[in-house]
Formats: sequence, C-alpha cells, structure tokens
Amino acid sequence: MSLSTALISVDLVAFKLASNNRLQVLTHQLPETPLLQLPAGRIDSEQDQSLQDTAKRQLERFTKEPATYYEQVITIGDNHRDSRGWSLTVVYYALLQPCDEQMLSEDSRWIDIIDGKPAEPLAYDHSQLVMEALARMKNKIQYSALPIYLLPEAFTLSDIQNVFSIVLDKAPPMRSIRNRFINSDLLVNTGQKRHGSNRPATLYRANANSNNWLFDRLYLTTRA
Amino acid sequence: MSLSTALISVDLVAFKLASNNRLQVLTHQLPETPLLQLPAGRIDSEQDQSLQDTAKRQLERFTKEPATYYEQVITIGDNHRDSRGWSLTVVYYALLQPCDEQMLSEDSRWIDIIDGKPAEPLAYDHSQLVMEALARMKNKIQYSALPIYLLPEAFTLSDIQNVFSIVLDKAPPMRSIRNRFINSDLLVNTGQKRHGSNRPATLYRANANSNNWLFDRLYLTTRA
DNA sequence: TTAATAGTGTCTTTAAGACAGTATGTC
DNA sequence: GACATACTGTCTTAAAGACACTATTAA
Repeated sequence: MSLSTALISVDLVAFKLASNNRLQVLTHQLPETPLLQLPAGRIDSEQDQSLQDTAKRQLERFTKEPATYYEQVITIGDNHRDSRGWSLTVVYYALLQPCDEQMLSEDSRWIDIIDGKPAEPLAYDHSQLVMEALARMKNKIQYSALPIYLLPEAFTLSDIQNVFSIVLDKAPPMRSIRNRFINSDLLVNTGQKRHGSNRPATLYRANANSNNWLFDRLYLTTRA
Repeated sequence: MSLSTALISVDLVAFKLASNNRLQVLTHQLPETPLLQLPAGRIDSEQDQSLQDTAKRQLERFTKEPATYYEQVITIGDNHRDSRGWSLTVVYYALLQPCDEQMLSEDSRWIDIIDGKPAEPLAYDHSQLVMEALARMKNKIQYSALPIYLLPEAFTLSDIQNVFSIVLDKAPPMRSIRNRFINSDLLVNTGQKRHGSNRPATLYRANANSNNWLFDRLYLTTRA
C-alpha cells in the first residue's frame, strides 16, 4: 500500500549546560505515564511556516528561554516505531544558553546526560534520539563555533574549554583554543573582565557579523 | 489546524560520473509535463522498512545499477512547496559507480551538472534540491572516503584526483591524495595495473574492512 | 628515444599540542 | 607574599602543499 501520508511528529532534543557542570536535556512527563519523554508534537499548519518552527514551538511549550541554535538531525521513518503503522519523526536538536528559570510546565525537567545518555530512561526510542543528537553535536563542536551557543552572552576562553570538558569529557589545550578563536573573527572583546580570586579573565561575546563559522580541522585531543 | 499527517514524498538526487567527465544527476520526464524532474515517490508501507528503502526504490524505477552510497540530506516541510497544503519532502542523495547502461524508462535521462546546477531546468524546486545535495556531497568528499564511491570497482590514485576535479573544479595535489589514502587502510592494491601509452598505474579497490572512513582535516586547496 | 603519466624526496607551511614561563588579580 | 587562574613564548608534531625529481610503460 502506497502512503501519501503517515503519522508525523517533530521531536526536539534541547541541550543546555547546567550549574552542576553537566549537559542536560529537556524532558517532560505526561500524567499517567511512567516515563519521561522529549518535547514532541505535530505540525500546526497555521502557526508553522517550516519544520523548524514546529521544533521551536515544542521548546516554547516548556520554557520561555529561546534557543540560540537549531539543527535538524535526522528524519526517521519506519513501520515499527509506532504501533499504529508507518510513522515519520523529524528530529531536531537545540542549544540554549545557561539559564535557571521557572519551567512553564510543572511536569517538565532538565535531565543530566551521564556517560553519553540521559540519566533516566526515556519513553519510546527517545533515549536513542538523544544519543543521535548528542553524537552530531559532539562532532560539530570540534570544528565550528558551536561551543559559543551553549555559553551566556559574555564568556571567557576558559568557558569554551569548559564546554569541551563537559560535552566531550576532554578538552583541547588552552593554547589551541586561544589560537583558533582569537585568530578567527568569532569573538569580540567586551572590555569587561570576570573577577575571581585570581587574575581576571577577559570577557568576550560572539561576533554576529562573523562568517568564519567553520574550521577546517578537528581537535585531535578530543577524538574518541 | 494541527496536522497528524501531510503529503510526504521522498526525493532522490542520484549522482554519477559520466564519460564526458561531468557529474550527472538522474532525472525523468512525465508525459505531458514540460520539465524534467527528480525521481520521487511515496512511502510504500509494504515494501519499505525505512525511508532509505523508499529512496532506493525511486532509483530502481529508472536503473538497474545499484547505488554505492546513500545519505539523507534534509527534510523540508512547509506550506508553499505544494499547492495542496502542507507537504513534507525527505531528500536523499545517492552515489553510483560509472556505468553506461540502458535506462529502464524511456523518459529518464542523466543530466550534466554545470556550474553547480543541473544543465537543464528542473520542475518544482528540484534544482534547489540538487544544489543542496551537491553542497553536502562537495563538503563530505573533502574529509571522507566518499570519492571512492563514485569510482568503479578498481581505480587508480589519479582517478581519485579526477573525482575532485570534476566535482569541485579543483583538486588537491597528488602528493596529498597519496599520503592520505595510502596511509589510511582504505585501499587494497589489486596487483593489477591500468595500461595506457605511459607508465601503468596501480589499481586499487576499496577495503571493505576499513573503519577509517573519516579524516580529520579538509583539503585547503579545494576550499571555495 | 620520446612523450606521457605514475610515483618519490624533500622542503615549506599551517595549525594543533606540549610545556614552561610570565602576568595579574584576590586574599 | 602566596595562590590561583589567565595568558604568552617557543619548540614539536602531523598532515597538507609546492615542486623538482625519478620511474616505467607504449609507441
């Protein structure tokens, strides 16, 4: 039987860095269901101009924080994910700046990523989707400006190194991070410093006009 | 209005190297339509276990040659591509080895890619889809074993260089190609040589057991 | 012997990485 | 001044790239 249509959903894997120095993923729990699940939903033909709009709406159901980055990961279609038959799932991931805010929904929670997967089991194949999104993100972080999207407005070079440590469990040397980011035009010195009980660190912000988003090498120290 | 479903199609951008030293894309023409178009179709819930199966079936409608490589490029969903409303298109590209065979369908043709786009206009947004698939492929060719998938069973190192020339309009120096491919375990020396009116070239084949599919740098000489 | 392409030797370049050293703040 | 972290200097390494050179075949 040839299908013009199938059940379509857009699933969102939203990542942020938490204050416990863990990467976290946004989940929620429906009443009467035992397991947490990812934000997901159908296309709304009136509100959504594109699939990314649909993904964005899923995020907005649970938080007011906007994402700094969206990327389509994969579209999975098969006849065994959903018992009702052929289903199609478009998976996006989103990156958020660190935030500590009221969730819009009582039942939503940010779950730690530990050892490359959510610390708690998720419903359906959602753990698998998180892992696929994470794999994509872990790769891209190594050759793009992506670390910046997980950081607040103003950040230090050490913060960038910290993103690598949290996401990949290992980080390139500061020398390499410095050379890469300072030699690119990605960063703008804010003139501000972050003070601690040590030498203050220069605070940078992302240069919105930069077009050197991609580098042509991976860091070797962060390879598996 | 919230949609459980929308019109879904899987569109396939099949590339091969032609004997005129051009990259070509597979198209076909329906009766009574003025323009060529890409192979595309609906999911068949009985035949297809996955979206890639659907893509594969689109290829098989027009040629017996199997593809050596499939990759999902993007899923586009919006309410203006199809006049009937919200539609969803999953785009794949496929790579074929060079071949010169009867097409299964009278109305199918391999069209040259010239200046980064099909030499003839395609229906709908199909030219755009070709360009997106091509962009993805042009990028990946620079850091992966992908050039091999466009070559016949046995090939020479110069053939690899030629793939770069055709696809990117420029190629890395032989020295670099040699170092990369010979130092990897991607190639197996067949012991055969290809003879011309010059020094014979060593013929290699792909090592199916290799897992060094990816390199950690792009060639700089092939950057835009 | 020559033309033509295959393949090597070797030096340069680029960016990452190692690592020691200096700088500048708080306490 | 002790400390902690920020930042720099400089040598090494890995792989690409430039380029001249040698190798091997057919004609």
